[in-house]
Amino acid sequence: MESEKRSAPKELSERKKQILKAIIEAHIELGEPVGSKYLTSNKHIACSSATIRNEMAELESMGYLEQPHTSAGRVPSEAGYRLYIDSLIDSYRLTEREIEELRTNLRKKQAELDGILDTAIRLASSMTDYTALAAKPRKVRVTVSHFDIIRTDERSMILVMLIGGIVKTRQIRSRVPIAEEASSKLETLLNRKLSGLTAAEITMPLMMEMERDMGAEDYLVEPVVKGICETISAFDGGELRFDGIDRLLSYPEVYGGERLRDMLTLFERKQDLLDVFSETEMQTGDDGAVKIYIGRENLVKTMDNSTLVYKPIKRGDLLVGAIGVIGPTRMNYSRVIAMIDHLSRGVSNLIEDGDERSD
Amino acid sequence: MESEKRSAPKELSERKKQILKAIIEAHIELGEPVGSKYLTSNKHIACSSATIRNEMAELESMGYLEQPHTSAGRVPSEAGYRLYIDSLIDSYRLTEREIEELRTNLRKKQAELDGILDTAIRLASSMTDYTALAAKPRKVRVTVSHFDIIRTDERSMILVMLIGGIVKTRQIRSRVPIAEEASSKLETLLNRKLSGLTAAEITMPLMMEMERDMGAEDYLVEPVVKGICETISAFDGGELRFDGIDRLLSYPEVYGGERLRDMLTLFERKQDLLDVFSETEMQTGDDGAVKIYIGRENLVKTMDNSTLVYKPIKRGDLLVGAIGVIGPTRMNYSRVIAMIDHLSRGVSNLIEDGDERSD
DNA sequence: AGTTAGCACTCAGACATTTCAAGTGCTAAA
DNA sequence: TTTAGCACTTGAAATGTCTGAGTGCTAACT
Repeated sequence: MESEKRSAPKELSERKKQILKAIIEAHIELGEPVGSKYLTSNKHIACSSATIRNEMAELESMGYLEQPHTSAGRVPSEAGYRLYIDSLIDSYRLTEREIEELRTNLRKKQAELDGILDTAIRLASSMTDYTALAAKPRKVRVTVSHFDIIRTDERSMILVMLIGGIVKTRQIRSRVPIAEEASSKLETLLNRKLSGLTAAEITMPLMMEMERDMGAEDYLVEPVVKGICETISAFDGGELRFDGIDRLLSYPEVYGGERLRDMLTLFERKQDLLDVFSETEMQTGDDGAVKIYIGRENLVKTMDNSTLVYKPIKRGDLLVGAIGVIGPTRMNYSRVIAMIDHLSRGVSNLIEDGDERSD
Repeated sequence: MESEKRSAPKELSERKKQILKAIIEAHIELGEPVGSKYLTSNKHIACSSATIRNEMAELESMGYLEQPHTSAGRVPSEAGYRLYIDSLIDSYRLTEREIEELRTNLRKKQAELDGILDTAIRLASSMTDYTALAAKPRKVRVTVSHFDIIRTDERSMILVMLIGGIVKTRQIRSRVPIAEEASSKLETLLNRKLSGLTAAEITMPLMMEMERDMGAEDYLVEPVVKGICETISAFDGGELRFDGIDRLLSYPEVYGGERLRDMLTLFERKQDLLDVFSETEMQTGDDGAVKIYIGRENLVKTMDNSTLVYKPIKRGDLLVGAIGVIGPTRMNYSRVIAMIDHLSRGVSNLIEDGDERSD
């Protein structure tokens, strides 16, 4: 009997590894528990079903396999998947076609970060067949580094703000005409007084001071500064986009009934998922590798039977977001990993240098 | 027998109307077919269940009611709902609380149109308990009305474009430093040559002409113009946002199993829904009333058993989008209509005058 | 020792059958 | 014209049966 004896990964014989790998890959392919007989006939393993049964029993007691019920085949456990990903998996080479498809599509709508991310998740979802998601992390200290004012006509102007490399704009209208000089005066004033300040650091005395400086056009200050504060506050960054939610339905064994509901709610609430991205990644100055969270490893209980594969997106050394894929634990890991890796890299390059560049 | 005798709405007796109304409201409330007995005991109708049965049989032959199967209660048909909405419904007064909640929440994140729409759908969804959606219509002729260039540092600038009242920006980097004069020269050149042109109207000869005009810095022209074209093309407008997809699951009778899949696919594909918004509304210079599409009335077959309630959003006379709610045909119409009406109005006001204003 | 063949056992899922309750249509009485 | 009563219909739920896939174990085999 021996009861349970976990955490002895070194002692896996070569044949056990081979069997485990075969089981996992068969299960990823079929989505059903896989039995000993299937293995002998479809995967080339040089022993009989009985032997495999023995090995499977051992693998189960080691915690790498599970049995849904007594007379069913085996299913990989989370530990099994983890082992598989860490040491058994064959790395997937994207084909020329795939790379080309990624590249051309990614270029299509590269106007702004949002646009890029949107196309990226669309791509990720359509090419992996899982639900894709992208996050912009919550920023710690949000400040405007540069202000600019554009007069569009007599009584309206556009305030352009550069926040951490992202451009935000805001319309300003006035009931009375605004003089050319007034707007440029306001612009320099904003740059001098407000650049580098967080919303919390913009105080009433500061605003009153600015009103004094503006002289005749002091009435402009209040609405503009208010607007700036709002924009800064609104720019918490924390945003999450999805594509291909309907693909969850391709895996009814996992996302049938209640589960689906949980998942949709998770997507809608966004907060939990944002936390995963933010807490795990953004703070630790980790290297930018592809991260994989399997089932319980996720902090969010809803994702017990799901896997999250994602990779951060950087602009220089700055972390601006992350892109990934979420799906059932039985996921085509090698392909997804390669895909996300490539995509994230592509997006990073795109925002790195806005102008043309080939790879 | 008399067989079927439709389209005789005038001949509805007062009692029939009362019964139909009661049935519809009961069905909206309970979600199940409603029987004669239920009506006599729970709604105050001054006759017995047998009488009601007779009336129901007639209403059914007129096409206002349907019977899922022989021994079930009655369910309103689409024609029934239509009649109800057009002439039977009591209009819903939003409570002070509700109005206040809408107002304060709507103000929160009003930095840009996108932001406003996002909060608006979030609000719509949470306050109606249905899935909310907002669309930005496909623009017919997309042109840039004003260009502006901001130098952020020596070798990078931001190109600001005003497209139909919406601001779009784009980063431009250069490997060699750009002189102050060069950027302002480029700016005036862009405004003179490209404002008012669609992407298709920007031709090669035109670009070459601009390169001549730019003189020494002609290398800037190509990437910038290319970027402008991309931005214009990308700005087809057509965009669709959702909130509260998970609320579909509150109506499992309608969105159970296959149906849910269809619905999610519909949401993901976006195109069909965008068409509904665009074709129906954007072209006909219709008045800005709340529109209601019930079941088959929708062009999209997936929405057979759903209702779409929406209202356009205007900026002045310009149509900039629409906001609405989608849900099961058995929807709390009066409340939803009032809500969407108010919300759309609120959003319109917000973008009308960017600065402060109370209602 | 490790491997294989054979056999009894288990159990979820599919299918058939029964039961139940809700709601109707119709008829006859008020 | 309305109402009470009753026979009838029918989907949904409950129950029972059957089957096949897959296991664990034992005994023979290399």
